[in-house]
Amino acid sequence: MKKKFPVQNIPLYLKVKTILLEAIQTGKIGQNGKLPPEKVLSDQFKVSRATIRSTLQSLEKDGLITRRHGIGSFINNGGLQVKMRINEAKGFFQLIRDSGHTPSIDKTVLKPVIMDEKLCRLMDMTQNRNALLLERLFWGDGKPAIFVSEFIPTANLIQEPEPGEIPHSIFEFADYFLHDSIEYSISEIIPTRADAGLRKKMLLEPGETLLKLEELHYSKQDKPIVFSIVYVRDQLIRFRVVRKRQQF
Amino acid sequence: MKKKFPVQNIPLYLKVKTILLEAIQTGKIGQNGKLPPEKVLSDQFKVSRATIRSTLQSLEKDGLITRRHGIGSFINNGGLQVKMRINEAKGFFQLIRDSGHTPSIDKTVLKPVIMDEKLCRLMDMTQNRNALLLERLFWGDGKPAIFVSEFIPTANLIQEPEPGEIPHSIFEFADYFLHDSIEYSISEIIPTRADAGLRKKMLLEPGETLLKLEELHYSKQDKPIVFSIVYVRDQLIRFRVVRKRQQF
DNA sequence: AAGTGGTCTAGACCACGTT
DNA sequence: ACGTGGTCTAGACCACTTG
Repeated sequence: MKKKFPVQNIPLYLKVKTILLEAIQTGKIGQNGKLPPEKVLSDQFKVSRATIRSTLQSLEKDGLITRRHGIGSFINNGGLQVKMRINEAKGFFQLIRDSGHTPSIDKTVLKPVIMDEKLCRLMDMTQNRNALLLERLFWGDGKPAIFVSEFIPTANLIQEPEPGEIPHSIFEFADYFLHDSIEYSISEIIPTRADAGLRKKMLLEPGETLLKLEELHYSKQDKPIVFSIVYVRDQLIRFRVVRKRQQF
Repeated sequence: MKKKFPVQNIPLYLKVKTILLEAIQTGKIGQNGKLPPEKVLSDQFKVSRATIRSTLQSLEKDGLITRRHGIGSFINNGGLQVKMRINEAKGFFQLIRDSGHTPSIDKTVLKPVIMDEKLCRLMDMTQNRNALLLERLFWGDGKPAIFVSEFIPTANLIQEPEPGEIPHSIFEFADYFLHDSIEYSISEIIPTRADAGLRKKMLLEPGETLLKLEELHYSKQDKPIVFSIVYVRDQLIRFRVVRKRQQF
């Protein structure tokens, strides 16, 4: 029999995470900046140590705590929180918000184009060279921050979007308007200077340098489905990367 | 007496990761883009399912595979082709080799300096402002590729290195000459143009853009121990990053 | 030596997507 | 109904740091 009111099934380690986080924030646990040992926590929450470790792992991934072998788990009270992890694929709207600015979008252009040969090879689209070009300027606190050109082969479209209904992020765009959603992206990181056209669009000083990202977005079926060229003003949006030493 | 170079004890799930990755890359496993079920893999490698799951989790974090509940684990071919992953902390010598060039080092300068106030705050070194400055130019195939300045507080040194015995990578340098080794680094990624001095050192064209990395290297004790400023010619060394979509 | 987090196992059951 | 990955347990032992 089908349940009439399906309950949302949240894993135990995430329930524990919510409660533990609440306890940390209200100072009920770890006032001294140190969390109790895993064994104590697992007893308190009446879960196995493996489960509490999943919880702590999740908190660590969020940058909220740091665990140290042989010492303990520690709360990261703000401090050096790296918010702009470059390996997390977020929409630019969210990116600007995370970097402490108020985002808005301007100068949206949506028009059909023919992909050039290089782009066709890159996207494995030798038959049909038609594409939509979506250009947008993202602002942060009234300053131009990011200019994006997205090339979307028309063969991948379910339907043509109306200019008024374009989502802020290309990931949501793919969810709504493409046959497949975006699973992962590969970005090349290139330092560059703006040409005259871009300088005018982004109101740049002459000689100002920009970060250029050339991004290829892949579907779940591992096919390239969207190509983006992104210009980022690093004065507003500063990318950081946490690099872990390779083990071998 | 404390061992400076204890034997590396690599966890089982990472050993399995290395073997599995090799098998994927040579096409011995998952030619159709799909990996065998976890149960099959755990039998093949003679490890528990929990261990093979740790392996797969690690591969997924690297953007090399995608796992889907109820369906299976899939290979990200795009991610496999990325050799210059910016989130892996490698020495520059290896970096140049990985990008297909033959590395060499030139113009090594090693001299004592006084850290300025900003750098002292960054490195938590208010008492002793003495440091070593290590400057080096890395070449790729006879072309200047990377120019690095490393600031090493003398308080962190076990002994002064001789100019002839400086390792290629700052990570090895820390292993040999510092009290603590480097555990992870945080890099800011900045597009820039060379000033006159740098242009001369790296034989740059006027107006050429560079990628500048400002890197703070942390010890296992989570203390900043080395600061680096790195200029990369992106014509020779192109960084790429695999970005996985955030779940929410 | 004691305390802490890291790894590993064997087994059980659940949730998701396909057939 | 079946096969897949996701969660959870209980217990064991190992590795790292500090007294």
